[in-house]
Amino acid sequence: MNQSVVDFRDCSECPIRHRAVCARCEPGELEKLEDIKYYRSFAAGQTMIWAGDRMDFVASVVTGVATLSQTMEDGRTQMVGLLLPSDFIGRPGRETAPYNVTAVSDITVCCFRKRPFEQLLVSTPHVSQRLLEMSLDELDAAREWMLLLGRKTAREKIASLIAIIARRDEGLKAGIGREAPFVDLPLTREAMADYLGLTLETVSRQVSALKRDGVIHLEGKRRVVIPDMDRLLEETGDDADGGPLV
Amino acid sequence: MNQSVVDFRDCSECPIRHRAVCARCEPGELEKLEDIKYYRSFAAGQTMIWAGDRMDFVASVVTGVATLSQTMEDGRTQMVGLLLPSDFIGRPGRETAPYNVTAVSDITVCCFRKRPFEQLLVSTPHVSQRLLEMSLDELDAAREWMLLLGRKTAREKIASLIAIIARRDEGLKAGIGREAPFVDLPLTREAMADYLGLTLETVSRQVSALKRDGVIHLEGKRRVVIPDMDRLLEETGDDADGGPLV
DNA sequence: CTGGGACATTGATTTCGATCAAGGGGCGTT
DNA sequence: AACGCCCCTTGATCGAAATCAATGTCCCAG
Repeated sequence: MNQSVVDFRDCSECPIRHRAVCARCEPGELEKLEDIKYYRSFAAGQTMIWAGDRMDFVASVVTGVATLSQTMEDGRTQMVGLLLPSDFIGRPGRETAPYNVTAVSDITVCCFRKRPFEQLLVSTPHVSQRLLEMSLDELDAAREWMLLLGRKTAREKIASLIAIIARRDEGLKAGIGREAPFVDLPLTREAMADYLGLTLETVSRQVSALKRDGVIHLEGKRRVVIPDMDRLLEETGDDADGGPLV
Repeated sequence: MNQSVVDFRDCSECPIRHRAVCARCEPGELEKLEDIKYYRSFAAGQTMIWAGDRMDFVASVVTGVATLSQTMEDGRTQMVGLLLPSDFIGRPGRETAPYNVTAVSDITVCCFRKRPFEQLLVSTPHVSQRLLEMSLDELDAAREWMLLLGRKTAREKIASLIAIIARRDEGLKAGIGREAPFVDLPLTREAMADYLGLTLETVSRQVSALKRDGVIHLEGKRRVVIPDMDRLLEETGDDADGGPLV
């Protein structure tokens, strides 16, 4: 269950150095961040933050996957974000967490104490500029998801999810050499359902249907082989060219 | 059709001075903004910006209402944002518009040429800080909408929309004295449907149902009287206390 | 006042996904 | 090996919203 303890005392060694909120920082700025940072790890399945909790830190995902979700009193749940390495958690200027944050895999995050981080936002423009950029990207992603939730069919939703995860993976795997037409879904069927606004049964059925129709192929429950990416993209309902923006 | 021409040469006269992207600016900073701004007006129904268009400006809504929407090839449309006075249009660092922007009422916007505005973002922290804050608010609103689109029933969606518009109006009308338990919907039934991920028939039916059940009362097609706000809020499915975040 | 068009309501029917229900496969623990 | 647990799949049925269709209301132009 435990992953190897990580503690990149030196930010320049950090695997997310060039994508996270610190991406634009110069050495002097990194030093300031190093002063206020600390690492925390959570086991798969653990809830890291409950909606309504007081938040005295913000953080970057270093390794692992987490979800952001909202729940209604009667238990209906909607995931509102998927946090992959380099994604940012928390909001400067807010006291309490608006969403649940749940570790989907074992996860390590790099936390910054909130007050000092807020001061850095004012004093080091490279942090606030990068945070603005990341927030705008997330806003685009959220809006793309609104189209999916509001207007796509169950089949299109599943195809879109696979395509989006494939695209994000591609970014991380870039330059690995091997042509890798597969994705390992980081989510259970239930988590996929919560993300897509479906039930887990419908997710299961539509995954089976895409498999039956040859759009995807399964290796085990979680690995999705994509024999023809263009075919998959057609199934998403998105424009062939533009596609999703993020 | 034409509204009176507005041209607040002096930003300090501007009705959205304290809420827009310029809210935090000091007099010197405002002068810089004044140098690169110009006003444009659009008639109700007009599309201000098409998705894919080259954008050489960003803007603030001064008066009127606009929508942000995405359309799939087959015509399915999802609104992804409702722009009220003081809301920001456009994204620094992006060349082309990702969404359609459509004037719902007659509207006037305060445009800033993009390149100079981007430079201001770097040089005047009060602009970029405010923009970050506004972007994070929009992100919260988008995520709240994801819950609505993914998990709420048609009835809850309608109640939520009315409640949200009521809340926003309240902000603008604050201090008017008269207790005003009504809202004028700025949207047609079809636009409401596009926002809520429903069909216009379902919108119409659910509005009628809420009226039949005494949750709301109609004066004409567009004015909604809210005899009991708590009752309406119950119908939204949201937590009684926390409610929507924005 | 009359006709036309935009917007809205209501009814009948269909359909997609939810719900209810049963069972299968993999895996770690004892 | 056997049990239990979690995750997943598949089937049968139900129901909320979509779709198809007709009608109503308001407002403006002629």
